[in-house]
Amino acid sequence: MTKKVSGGRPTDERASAALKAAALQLVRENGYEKVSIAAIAQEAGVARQTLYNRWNTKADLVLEAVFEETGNYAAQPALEDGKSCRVVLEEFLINVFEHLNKDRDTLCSIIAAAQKDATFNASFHKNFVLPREKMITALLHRAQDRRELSRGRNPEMISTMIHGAFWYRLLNRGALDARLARDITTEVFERPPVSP
Amino acid sequence: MTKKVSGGRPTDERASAALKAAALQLVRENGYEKVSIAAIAQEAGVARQTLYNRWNTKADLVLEAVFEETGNYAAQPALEDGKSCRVVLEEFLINVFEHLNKDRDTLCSIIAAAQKDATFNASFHKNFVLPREKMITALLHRAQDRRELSRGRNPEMISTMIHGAFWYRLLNRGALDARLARDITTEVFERPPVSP
DNA sequence: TCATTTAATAGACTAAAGTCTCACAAGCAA
DNA sequence: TTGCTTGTGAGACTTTAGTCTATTAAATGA
Repeated sequence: MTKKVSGGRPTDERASAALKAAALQLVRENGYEKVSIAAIAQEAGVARQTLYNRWNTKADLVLEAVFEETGNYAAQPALEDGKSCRVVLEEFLINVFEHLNKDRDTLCSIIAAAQKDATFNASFHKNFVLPREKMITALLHRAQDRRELSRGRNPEMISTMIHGAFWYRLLNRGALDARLARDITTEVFERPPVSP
Repeated sequence: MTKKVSGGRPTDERASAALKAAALQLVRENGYEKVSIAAIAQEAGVARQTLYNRWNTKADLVLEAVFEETGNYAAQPALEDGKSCRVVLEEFLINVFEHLNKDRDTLCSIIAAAQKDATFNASFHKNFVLPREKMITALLHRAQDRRELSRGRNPEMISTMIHGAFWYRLLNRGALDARLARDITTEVFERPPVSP
């Protein structure tokens, strides 16, 4: 991306790594809100300005640290084995919830930070929110192809409602567990006729 | 609630009103994040401490001001005329979205504030989030009673998914319009058979 | 009237985010 | 080597949230 034009002192990658490690450790120990930027820089043994040289806000730094550490968080659900889309969706949601629960407070704070910073919001949405929304949308389209979901349904809307449901639970301190994964999946796939 | 035991200087209700009015005006003019507590107090012609005597945070004050001004925001949907629950839901959502769009940035900031303050989160959830969730849940139960929605469906889960969908849109800068209201309603009520 | 109680005002104080400056360090090219 | 460029370290500075204190104001009851 940003190509180095000529010389100049190279950025110290160890400083970046130390900052990410310090941020992750302090945030998990004390909670996102309790950790100051100065404390992260001090823990990493680096000047505050060095942190600001790499990230605009604490949120940018912590988001990068969290997602880097958790191996980009949740893999694309596998469609290629014998499982039905319904089962794949439920297992995928269970997997996502496990990761969400690990850094739950941090993720809430990151979503909060995205509300007060349009630049961070855009980058967060582009790099993390949208890709995951697309995973579910793709899975639902696949379900339609396989006749597991009616053609009359709206995969984009369902995807929004699924993600919305767990954002809502996340932000409102509700449970993110296997029960929720099952209830969502049931609501999406199980379609009893109108007259019971 | 808090009963006055005996004497003491009474709280000046005009100060409360002036603070709410100043907060609402400044927040709508400049955006929630740009308005400092000191500026609100100054605009209201009142000492900063007076504000802290009544509200714990800027979020508490602004939330009260916004919801007070908009007449508690969105009325319980009327079930008593000839409309189907489906139509009532769609109209209710359109109405809610209109209100949300008016103070959209402010509401995003309030949700953000709720993530960094457990006390405010609890009060926000109890007084504003849960009552609205219950409105939709009640409407869906009514729809089941009227056989407009299958008994096999899960009204609590659907309500969470509906609210989730527009929280997700709200927080991710998506459109909150009649189209969304229709798509949600369709997804909830229209249940084509599995084989198209 | 006077004591008591609670609110309001003004201002000091701390902690933190964010910006800025300046000296120094570490590369590059002529 | 010398200059150029860019990163780093240290610290000053501003703004704001939030807390605290002392003083004054407005009510009640004896």
